[in-house]
Amino acid sequence: MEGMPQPSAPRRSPGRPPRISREEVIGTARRLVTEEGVDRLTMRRLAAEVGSTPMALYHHVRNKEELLVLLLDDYAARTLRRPELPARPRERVLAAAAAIHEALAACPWIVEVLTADDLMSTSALWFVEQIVDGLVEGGLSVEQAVHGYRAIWYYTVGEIVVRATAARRRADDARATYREQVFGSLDPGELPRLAQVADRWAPLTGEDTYPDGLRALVDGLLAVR
Amino acid sequence: MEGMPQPSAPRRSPGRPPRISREEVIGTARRLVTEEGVDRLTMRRLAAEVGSTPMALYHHVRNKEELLVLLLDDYAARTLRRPELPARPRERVLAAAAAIHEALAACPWIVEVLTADDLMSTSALWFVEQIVDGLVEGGLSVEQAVHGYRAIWYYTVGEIVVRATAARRRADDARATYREQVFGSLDPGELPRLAQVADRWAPLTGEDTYPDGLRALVDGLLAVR
DNA sequence: ACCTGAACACCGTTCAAGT
DNA sequence: ACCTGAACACCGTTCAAGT
Repeated sequence: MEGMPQPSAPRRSPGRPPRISREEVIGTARRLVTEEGVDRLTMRRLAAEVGSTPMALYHHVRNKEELLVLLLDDYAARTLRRPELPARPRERVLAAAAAIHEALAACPWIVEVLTADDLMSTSALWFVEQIVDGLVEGGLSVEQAVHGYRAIWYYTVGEIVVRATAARRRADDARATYREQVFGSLDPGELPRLAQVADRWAPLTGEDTYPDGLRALVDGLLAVR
Repeated sequence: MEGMPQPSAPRRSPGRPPRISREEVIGTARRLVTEEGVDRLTMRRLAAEVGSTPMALYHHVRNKEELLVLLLDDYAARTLRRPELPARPRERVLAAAAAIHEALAACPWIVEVLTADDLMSTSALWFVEQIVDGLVEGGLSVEQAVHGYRAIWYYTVGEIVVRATAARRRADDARATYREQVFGSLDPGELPRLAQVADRWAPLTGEDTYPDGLRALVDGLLAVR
């Protein structure tokens, strides 16, 4: 919420007094999304929930996309607490990235919005600062550090997106059996490694390996070439 | 297409002869998506384009989601050519990942489907094999290699997703000016690094740094701890 | 077996009018 | 300034019937 410009300046009241507020709209949207999932959040449903009409909402948010971004901002402001970070640059970068990842992983509806922006929200900028600064202290130039942060961001977004989709698919077993079928009939002559791990593929890719990959990435970034 | 089970077995013809085929449906969907974008691909529009009714399509694909996955499979089978890869493991992994990334980056509509599955399609498995094998030859265990491949996959998906969204946003300048506003009013006392790069943030994050991040990640993965 | 027509249960958003 | 009602231009999918 903070940092996001109001669509209409809150000038003193010539005209009709507001029945609903932007805060109420966002608060209700948050409840709807956490209780019923992001695809149940429609402008019509939200209007009903807030006791108003669909078009009243458009007086408080520009459109549905802005509503979703506001929701992410609200979530970040509400849950991101600044932790005590390690002093050593490598560990600081790892901890800051892990904190962002943890916050994102905790709310699965975020994926739809996640792809919406690169800086998440003003509340997340402090973590970005820690990562960029840690990389600079680790020996990178500022430019390299920004690029390094981006690489970490790509990796983090990708993990969240793939994980969220996998969770969605888990209900639908048609894909799972298709995967089994493909992996069960691999030609060990052509694809020996995949054939070798075929029956362990599901559990292996199901493990949470975000920290491992992150460590590898950060170590690779800090190994100045 | 290949590898995907037909919903109805092609038994010999008791009944009405088919007017449209699954291939025709997918081919028309491919044209629609490349000519007008993925959000113009609707079952109704596709039916009209194919000269039939919406419900006729459901006789050839299970639903819209299956259609999209079939489309990705079709694209992969049609564009992924197996290149001559370097012999050295590190370079082989880099080249195989870059080839996948290049194919994905070339078709922006892929993002919606990308999140749908982890193995892309049978045509992509050869590239996965090269990556896993390269990592094993580089000194990892098979399990570590699969996890390493996943890290590369996360990084690649993330880059594509973020890039695609940035491109979509570029038209809408409201977000851009919001970003400028946030970065223009950074407190150098609190966020010194970000304040330092504030005016270079857009060009810096606009650069294509996929290969750099990939190199860092792969080097980190191969530096056995 | 394959296709059609009509219907169900929805969407986001614009426009014109009301208070 | 804020809200309402009606309408526009769509969706994906189910169901019952036709050939």
